[in-house]
Amino acid sequence: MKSIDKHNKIILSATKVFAKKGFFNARISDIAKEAKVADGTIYLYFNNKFDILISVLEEEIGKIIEQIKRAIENEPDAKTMLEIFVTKHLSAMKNNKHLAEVIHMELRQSDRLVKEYRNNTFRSYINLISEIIQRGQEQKIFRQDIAPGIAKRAFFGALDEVTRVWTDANVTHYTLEETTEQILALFRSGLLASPAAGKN
Amino acid sequence: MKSIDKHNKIILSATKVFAKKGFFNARISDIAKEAKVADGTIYLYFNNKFDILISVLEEEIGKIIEQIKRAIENEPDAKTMLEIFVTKHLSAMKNNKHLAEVIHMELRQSDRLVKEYRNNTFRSYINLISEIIQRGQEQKIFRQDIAPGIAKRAFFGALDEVTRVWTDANVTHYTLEETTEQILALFRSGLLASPAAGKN
DNA sequence: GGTAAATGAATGAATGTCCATTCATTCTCG
DNA sequence: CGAGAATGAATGGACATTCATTCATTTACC
Repeated sequence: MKSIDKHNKIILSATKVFAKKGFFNARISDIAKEAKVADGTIYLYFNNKFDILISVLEEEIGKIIEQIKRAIENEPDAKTMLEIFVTKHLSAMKNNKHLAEVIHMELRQSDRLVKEYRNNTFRSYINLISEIIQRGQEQKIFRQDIAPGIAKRAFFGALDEVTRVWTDANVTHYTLEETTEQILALFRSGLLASPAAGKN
Repeated sequence: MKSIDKHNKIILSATKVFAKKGFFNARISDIAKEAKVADGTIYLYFNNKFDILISVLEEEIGKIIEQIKRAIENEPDAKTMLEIFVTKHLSAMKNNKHLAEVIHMELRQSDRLVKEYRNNTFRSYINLISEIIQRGQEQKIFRQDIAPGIAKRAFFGALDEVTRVWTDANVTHYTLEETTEQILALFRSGLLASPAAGKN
């Protein structure tokens, strides 16, 4: 029987290989070797190479998105929601560096199919951020003059780029906790020293 | 004589084709056709396909980096420096969408040669941001508890992601001015409404 | 000035390689 | 034993790169 195990093994191997070489430089035979199956076996589980990439994105990112959504949806306070979002996002990426790298690379493809993917599953993820911001504005704890539609991108972009260094081999200069703290500090209160107001 | 004109024409055509199809899907014949030269002519000006990509990155991004560096270096006030940086970066990307798209895609490649490029020219660009932040901290106008090494990435990531929508075909929801304002507002003072302090 | 030789930029068809995908065959296990 | 799973060698198409040839322009010489 075609096992779900083998399906997952191929997904994981593909994630690893895509992360290392990028989609176009990854050979099916690389993925097959990594998963310890024959080249042809791949095609018993996936239609083609591109289908593997989309499956990686859908299944692996999908899990993370669902997890964060659930953690957030019952939280009343927008400030806490934001904190949960940052914490979960950063730790998910830290715990799955191969996936993080695939996201960095492949989500920026100009390929039509990838763009379509981005317009669905992924869009709803980023929109989580603007929903949180709007909530905070309704609760009067976030500034009214910030446009959630711009801020959501700035926020996601910041998280994503901060994460990118973690995949850059070498040293990790900052810990997960430190990074989380810093991002939150920055987006809560900004860079300016405020002589009048107390600290956050 | 091999003309510098033709070199530039190929660079511009390649930028356009890379932006549309991505490096790996772009064919040399596409670039040649766009530049209205024969396939073989490309090889009189560049060593190989990859060399074209690196030249695009070096020459085109290089210009922008130099321009911003010069605009900033004689400015005494860190807050103004940051403003100049955002303004110049965003307008440069807005004015050269093909290039912006190539940056988004290709700078995230895992290819060794691209990484090497990123580690030189590009690194110094991002470090401009942390230098500005440090300056601001010395001048006591930026908070001391922000780590410039993290903030620089958050900042660049935000700018980069905000820019990405501009290349996503369709509608541009926000103007250049509006986006610039919002990013500055966000990074200066953050999301939190401050009951105590006056507005920025 | 005018003719002939030399130059080298430009061309694009031909080549060779690479690799996704297929499929005839073998294996596995109920 | 048989059906489905797995294999991996073979196929075919795509495309980067090469290179023999063309031809416009420049140089050399009378």
